[in-house]
Amino acid sequence: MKRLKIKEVLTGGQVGQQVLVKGWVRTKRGSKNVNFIALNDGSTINNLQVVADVEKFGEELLHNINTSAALGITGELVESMGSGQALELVASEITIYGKSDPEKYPIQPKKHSLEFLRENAHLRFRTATFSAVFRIRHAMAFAIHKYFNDKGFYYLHTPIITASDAEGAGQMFRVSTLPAVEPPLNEEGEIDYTQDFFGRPTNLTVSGQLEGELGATALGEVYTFGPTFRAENSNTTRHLAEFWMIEPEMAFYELKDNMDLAEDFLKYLIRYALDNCMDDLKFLSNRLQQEEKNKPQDQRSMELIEKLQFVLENDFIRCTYTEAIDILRNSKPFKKGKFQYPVEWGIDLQSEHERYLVEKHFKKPVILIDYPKDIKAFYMKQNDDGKTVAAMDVLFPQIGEIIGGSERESDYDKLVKRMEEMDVPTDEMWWYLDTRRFGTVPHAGFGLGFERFILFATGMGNIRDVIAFPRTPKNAEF
RNA sequence: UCCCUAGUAGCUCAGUUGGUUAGAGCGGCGGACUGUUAAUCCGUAGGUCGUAGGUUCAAGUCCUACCUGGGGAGCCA
Repeated sequence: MKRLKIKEVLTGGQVGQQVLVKGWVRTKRGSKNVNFIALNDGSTINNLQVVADVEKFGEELLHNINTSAALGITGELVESMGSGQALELVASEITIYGKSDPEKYPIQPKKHSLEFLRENAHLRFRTATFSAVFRIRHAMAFAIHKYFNDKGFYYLHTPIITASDAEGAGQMFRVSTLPAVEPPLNEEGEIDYTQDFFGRPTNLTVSGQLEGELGATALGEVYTFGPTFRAENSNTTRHLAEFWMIEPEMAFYELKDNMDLAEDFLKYLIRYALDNCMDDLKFLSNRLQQEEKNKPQDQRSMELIEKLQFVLENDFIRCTYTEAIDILRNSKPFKKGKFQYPVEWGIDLQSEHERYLVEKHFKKPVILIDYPKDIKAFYMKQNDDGKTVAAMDVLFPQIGEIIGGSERESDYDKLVKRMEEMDVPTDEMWWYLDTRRFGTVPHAGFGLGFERFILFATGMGNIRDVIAFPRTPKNAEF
């Protein structure tokens, strides 16, 4: 008999149908005559209730059916006598693929803290919460490729190992095959990288953007979607040492086109989640509602699905940096001295400022543009005012900066001058500058932190809970 | 990296101004009972109190250092 996924059984199964299902036991409830097994195979958040007659299968077999044991079950679908489900499976044959010792299996049929499950990240997929998160994560990854493919973008694979450290996006992880103890030294007493694998210092990438620009200025519209590495000692709920980033880069796009794309893209993903992941979203939403009950009234946040719909239905606010500074300086917290950090033109906005703008003032996602050039990267297009650059940051409630992007400086002379001002080595970047020497065009792009977006889409609070195997300072288990 | 906070049973926690043999609920195990829904009821096992020092007649409790988790900040996506 062909095995059916539990999702297929629950959505399309007919009473009287003979089926074969395979999966893992979520819970078993025993009694004298009959056992109830909640079986889950990962295809859906919902379990299939299996009814096993004690006399038919015997105590010994049923004794080995514990939480997380792997089973194959053949039987007939019947209308359920219980109230929790419409259909259930009356077992006629049970195969135990793998037992699960209940005294040793760490995940119990009870609520666990996310911290505990993080320490058992190898098994947390077997919980309802994490299976939901990772199904949604998959759906979002798929939707990202679909979105760009449908729009005629090409998926460009930029390198993981790079010799460029010019972007200054953060501390990098060194890639080397030289011995860690007593590496070869040159005449100056420094490590001799000419003897290293690549004959020069190399690192794990912090961004595929610069290479993305090379692709965009020939293929037109490209995007990258790959792992990115930052060796920053960041210990927060929003940072990982290894995370995934989506970086579209488009020729002939100016800042406004870039903003339009970013907003349309985010809304597409949210719509895709609402259309395709509703069971999982409902589960996560209920879970969050339970947690919210323990919080004081004023700290409660909007219900998850409502929040997703809200973002979908409202235009993002577009606001210049200069306007944002005015708003902040006229705000109550500023006048009452509640902000910890100063607010004046030229400073980089702090979390507290961004949160005020997004959560208190506009109460919608905000795209901030035209930042002072001194707080942004060298490659951003310099505006005519001589003070600002065509940068854009998309700010989301709770998460903060979810997208950072800009129109790029396409003028060779302006770019070189800016690089020199900011001590970016122009000689090492000859290949990048060639895009401006040969057929340069206005172009723009942005980077979306995949995990930060998944935080928003799932309502989870810690970035370590939306990536399967989180890499953070002092933690590379599994 | 900085500030705050926590580490006691498999999990979530309680443990008074330092004072006998460190507790509960859940989970596990055994039994009873029942078409059950995180079942219910009865019973039972299970702990070097994060690690290393120190103070004291006496430390889960006080002090110091370190490790790890959580929250916030910085850096950023």
